[in-house]
Amino acid sequence: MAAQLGLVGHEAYAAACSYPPPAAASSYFFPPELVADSGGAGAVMMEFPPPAACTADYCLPEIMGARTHDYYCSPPAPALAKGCAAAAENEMMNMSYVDDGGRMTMMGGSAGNGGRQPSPRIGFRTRSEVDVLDDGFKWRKYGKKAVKSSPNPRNYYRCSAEGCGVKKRVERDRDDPRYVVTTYDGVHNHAVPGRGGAAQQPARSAAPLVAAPWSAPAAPCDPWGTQLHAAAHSSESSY
DNA sequence: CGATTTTGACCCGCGC
DNA sequence: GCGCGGGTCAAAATCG
Repeated sequence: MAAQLGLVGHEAYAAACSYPPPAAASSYFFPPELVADSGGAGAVMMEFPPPAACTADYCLPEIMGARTHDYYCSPPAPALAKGCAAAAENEMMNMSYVDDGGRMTMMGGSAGNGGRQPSPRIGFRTRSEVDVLDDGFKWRKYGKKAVKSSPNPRNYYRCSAEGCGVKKRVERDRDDPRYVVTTYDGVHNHAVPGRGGAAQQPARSAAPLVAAPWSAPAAPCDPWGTQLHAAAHSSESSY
């Protein structure tokens, strides 16, 4: 899907916005309980360095407030066709942190994880024309299901990395099909694919900075830098 | 040829 | 206990 999509996610974000490789300024902050597998509903905060060429409206890095639910931020990893013009279409992303109960924008979760291991969930509601928001990781689709709660089918993806059980669900917003609801379920236990060997560190170092919930503790201080490299190989063909 | 997507079937939890 | 709904599996098809 999204076959014709050239660049998506971080990659596109970078390409479209002349986004400089994130330096020390870029970082994600997540509470240990969220990064680890405890699934606690803690504060979520992210920081993004201001992209060079985009309008403040769109690319201005928002720091998500630490509210219980219903976070808001500018799109950290929007699915873009290409260019800032396209980016503008994704001008807004609502990010909702889903506590382990699984409620938020998606209402499924009856089976899902409900009752199994408590894995962190993060949900995004993103205005986008493409369904899959690339986050730098390689996802493999393993299912598609029409759900009652929505006229739009829900797609199920699993991280391609061996041993990584992170999943994500993608579906169009039932109320407004222009929005894509993406739910990440779990935490990656590996670095963003694409970087051969050297950069691979034991995923869970004591690094204070970790990647976003949809990425993971893998690339502590330079999540995007890693992803940008990775995206150059993986995203385009994948989505 | 390998990786990924598609799609129907199956499984499981939950509510009635 | 049964039916429903959601999530996952797995074989076949497709694509690069």
